[in-house]
Amino acid sequence: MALANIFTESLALAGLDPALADGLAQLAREAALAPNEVLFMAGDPGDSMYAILEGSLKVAVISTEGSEQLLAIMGPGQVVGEMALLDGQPRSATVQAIKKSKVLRIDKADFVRFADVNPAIYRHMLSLISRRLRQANDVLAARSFLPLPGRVAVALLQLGETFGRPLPDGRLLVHYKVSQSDLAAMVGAARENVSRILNTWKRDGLVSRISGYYCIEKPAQLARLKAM
Amino acid sequence: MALANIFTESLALAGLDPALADGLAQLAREAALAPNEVLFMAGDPGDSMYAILEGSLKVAVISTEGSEQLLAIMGPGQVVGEMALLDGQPRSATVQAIKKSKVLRIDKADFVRFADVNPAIYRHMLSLISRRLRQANDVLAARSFLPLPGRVAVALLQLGETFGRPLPDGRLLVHYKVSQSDLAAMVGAARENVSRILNTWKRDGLVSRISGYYCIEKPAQLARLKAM
DNA sequence: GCCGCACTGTGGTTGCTGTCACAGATCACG
DNA sequence: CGTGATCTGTGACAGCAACCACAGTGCGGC
Repeated sequence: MALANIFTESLALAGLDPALADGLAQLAREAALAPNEVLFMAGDPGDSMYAILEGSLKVAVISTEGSEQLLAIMGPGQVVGEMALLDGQPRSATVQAIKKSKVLRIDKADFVRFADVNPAIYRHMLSLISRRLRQANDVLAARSFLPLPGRVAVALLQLGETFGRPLPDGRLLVHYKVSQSDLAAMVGAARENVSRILNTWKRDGLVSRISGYYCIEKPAQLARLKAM
Repeated sequence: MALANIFTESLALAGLDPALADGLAQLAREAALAPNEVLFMAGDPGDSMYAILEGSLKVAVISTEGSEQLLAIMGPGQVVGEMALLDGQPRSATVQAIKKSKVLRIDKADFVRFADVNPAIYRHMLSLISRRLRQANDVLAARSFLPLPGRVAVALLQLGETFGRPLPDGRLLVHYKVSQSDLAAMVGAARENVSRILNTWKRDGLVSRISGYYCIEKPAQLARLKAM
């Protein structure tokens, strides 16, 4: 069936044996999420993880004052909530649907039972979470080494990697509606400053806006900001 | 033998079956590190991880300009360098011995061979790296929500958790020589400002310095800064 | 015990970035 | 095709924290 196929394919893309992905999918139950529906909140107990079939979810930490730090925006084929499943601690972040979404829910007991006889799954999860840690460290490094423009560049290029559609002439269209507030929450800055930065780039022809989507006109030039 | 025992014990503390820890130790080769010796650098290829037997190592990312962001200071019983082993990517950070240290080196091939028939090892690694990711996210959240004093408080209390010796009267002695520069590199700030902050705390009787070690006089009061 | 070197304390200045305030633009939707 | 709501652009201002400069301090080695 179609949904499980998407799951199988996307996980397979990430390097997991299709047969195993399929086996995992068998264990899962599908759930639908309305826009803005919260899947779980930081502090909740949790022993299940979710694979995204459709839509997109945001992962964020929210401060006592209410401001939020976006950790990631995830789309189809990605996995969220695996941390609580893996180490038994409470959920460390809040996950919320950005638009109407569908997810597969897999419970810890089922997962462990299946993975124990298919260690390749464990290896796959290790690789996945390791990459995530790597990314987290990169973000932290960027936060301490780069001034705001650099961080915004990093965030934009990162979005480009996840949602990017390369145009024939070397430009990269970020096919995802990001608001400036989202970008600001990702890089940990005030929205106004993100606005100013994007505008200077727009004036310099580095990025443009095409019917609501940002388009990276000169990826190489933007990438250079990452190192300075 | 003594060294393997330390390893076994410390890993066991982290929840791994002693027999398995012992099995892992069998696969490992011991190596000695001189003070300031670099175990590996960011960008190196790498397919082995290390368990610390003695001494302490620092994990850091270094910017092009030479300033460094400390990610962790690790002591006996802790594991470093597992990320490259798990996801096959180049080393993401630089690890350097702070003082004379001894480590056990375990190569990927041996590790995988052993863990494939002992999935509990995989579960243990997943739990370990998951906790690390959790911590990384916490640090990032602190970075975006807290002003400098809060971040320094977090860092100091974190050191207290790793190296702390509770004194009878509720005070906590951080039994590890941290320079202000180290603290600054942890929280991503200028050394001078860390100095100023520590001094106001000293004046307020929040912390003190006992023969080169910092001592947290009022842990609760310091912890309150984490939330504000 | 003395010297040097690394660490620590403090002032002054600069500048990035957050905050506030508000006008203009866009969009979803009836 | 209005119209309210949300998102975006821009100016003014304040404040935290970086940077520079240098004086004091203490510890380790000879």
